Amino acid sequence: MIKITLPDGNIREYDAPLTVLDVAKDISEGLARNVISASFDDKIVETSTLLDSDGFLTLFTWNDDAGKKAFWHSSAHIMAQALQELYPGVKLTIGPAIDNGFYYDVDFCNYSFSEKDFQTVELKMLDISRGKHDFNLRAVSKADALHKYEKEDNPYKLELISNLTDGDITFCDHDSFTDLCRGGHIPNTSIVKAVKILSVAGAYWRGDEKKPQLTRVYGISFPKQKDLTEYLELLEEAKKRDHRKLGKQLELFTFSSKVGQGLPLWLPKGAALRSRLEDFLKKAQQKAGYKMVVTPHIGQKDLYVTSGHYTKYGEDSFQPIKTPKEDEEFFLKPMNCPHHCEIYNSSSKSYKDLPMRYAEFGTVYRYEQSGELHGLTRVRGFTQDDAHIFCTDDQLDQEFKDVIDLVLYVFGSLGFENFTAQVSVRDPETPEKYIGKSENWDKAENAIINAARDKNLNFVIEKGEAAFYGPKLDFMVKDALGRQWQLGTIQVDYNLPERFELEYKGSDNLMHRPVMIHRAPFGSMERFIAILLEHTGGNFPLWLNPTQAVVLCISEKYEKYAEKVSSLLENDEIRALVDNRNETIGKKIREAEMDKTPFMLIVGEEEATKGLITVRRHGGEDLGALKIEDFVDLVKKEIEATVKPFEV
RNA sequence: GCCGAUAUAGCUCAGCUGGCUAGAGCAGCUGAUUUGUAAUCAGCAGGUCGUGGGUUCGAGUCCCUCUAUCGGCUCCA
Repeated sequence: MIKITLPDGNIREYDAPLTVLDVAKDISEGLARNVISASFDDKIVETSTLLDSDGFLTLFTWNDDAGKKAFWHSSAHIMAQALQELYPGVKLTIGPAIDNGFYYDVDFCNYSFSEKDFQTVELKMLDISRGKHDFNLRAVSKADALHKYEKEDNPYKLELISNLTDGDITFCDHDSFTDLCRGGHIPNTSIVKAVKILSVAGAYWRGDEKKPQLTRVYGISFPKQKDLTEYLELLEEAKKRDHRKLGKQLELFTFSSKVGQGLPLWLPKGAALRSRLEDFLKKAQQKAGYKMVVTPHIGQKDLYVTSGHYTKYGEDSFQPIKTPKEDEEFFLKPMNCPHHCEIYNSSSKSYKDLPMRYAEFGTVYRYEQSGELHGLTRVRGFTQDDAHIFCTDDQLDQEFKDVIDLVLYVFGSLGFENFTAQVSVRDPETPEKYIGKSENWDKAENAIINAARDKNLNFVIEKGEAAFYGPKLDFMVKDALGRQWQLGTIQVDYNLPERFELEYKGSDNLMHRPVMIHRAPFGSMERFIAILLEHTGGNFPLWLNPTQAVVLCISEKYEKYAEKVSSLLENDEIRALVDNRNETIGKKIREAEMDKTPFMLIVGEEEATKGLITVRRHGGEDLGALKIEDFVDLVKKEIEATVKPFEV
């Protein structure tokens, strides 16, 4: 007797061992048709797996993430077969499913695989799919597994197998193709009805820069052609929200190859947006007890030798600035912390002075590798909304939590609801990457985890993602294409206070070392605005929009009235422009719509005589003819609803 | 930095396998029009085809260098 427990708690009993698919059939024919993967006691199994013991069974269809994983992983097998048949001699390595599709890393030897090959591969894959070949997982001995890949002269698979234990090794067969695989497949190839090869890229074997570079082929597949079409349309839509495109279109920022790559130039509208964001944060920080400081853009080499940054980054960073005087070297500042440490050191501190919170919109320069640059999200010159909090050990917890509140306030005011909190800790395997005492690291890591817990953050812990001087709590947000970016960050640091010999006199009349918190709610102005652009598609929250309204004259005759309207709005701190060009109202509306101006205020004869404005909202909603004060009221209410003052 | 791709007017793009003075729309300028909810009409002007070199009778088109950009990898203080 075998007892199979289903997710709803239902228990089914069977006399003899049976396959996953048999259980599905027993539940319903419809389910059996749709089930493509399953887990048994939380381990992914095949639908053909024979269940011969009691356990907990979950069935997955295309609608489950696990179902999609199995579907895409199986598609990777099909692609591998296609590649092997089309390009004999290619060496396969690994081919997992990812969030959106799958990839396979292959060594094409001397062949240069590129976009021109995509269609051939797609057609071949569909050809294989139509063959309705079953996926069969079978156990192989380590010796047999090694033998297969020795014959194929595939060093990658040999390396993988050599790290596996004999008895745990399985191969997956379908059609004439066999691959080393631990399982998790759909029943057969025919379920894959639509495939698209999306891109090709270089990827290092095992993610190691020093190892050979393979070709990574990205693809996606679906059970219906319609799903693929929809997915491709989604991608097209996402491209329209690309901050690089919107930044150009809305005249926020630009780049110049003469100025240099990765060095953004902020145009007037972008600069206005930026300073508005800065003012917003400054206000909140003032309430939270921060003091603004200003520091220079360069610092002596010795500053960074003291901080430890020089040994860590000196070589691959911007080179020192030479001065007429010998032996004098300056660096463009890549971070603000050492400067702030010296501000702390400028006077003696008592425990009564702490916490000290120094804030600065500090522009820093980092020599990022050219291939890493990406619009405004990864640049070589950027401004951090930086602050450093110096506090006692006892104050650390509370200070850390207060910073979390500030970050959440910033995110909330700008409509970022879907973020991931990530606690970045050391990688215990590579202690040489970090400086400082292990006990201090333990203290810092615990402080972060406790604070994150107390604040009910939904967080993940990532090993090896810490900064070299301390662990971090990062707030990650996705861009239009689903790529994760770190925005807000809070870091606990016991190291710099030690290196800069920071001290305060305690109530016991002895000298003590403060703890330091690095924090930046936006992260950087550049990256934050980039992600904000992608999230809003350029339709910024009203309070932030550079232009909140545009007054559109029906004809040049009403220019005077339009100017009057705009100056009345200005009195109430509403940012409005006047469009008095000799153009039709239709054209002016079209352009205001394309500029994503929130409100269009139309003035003609009727409005001018009655002292009204006809209000059209971005997107087309007609709010009718309003009194100016009523419009002011409407705008104020809308702003108050999105951005509330920061409460300490 | 590495792999692959791309670069034509301010913007978006056309220019087939190398062959007359490189085209279009939008934006700009000039003129007409004085307009009621997503493009009024006409005219003008605007590019040494990213850079430097090469192949060729002839290069926007083929090859190489460099620069920048895009998709990844690596990196991200």
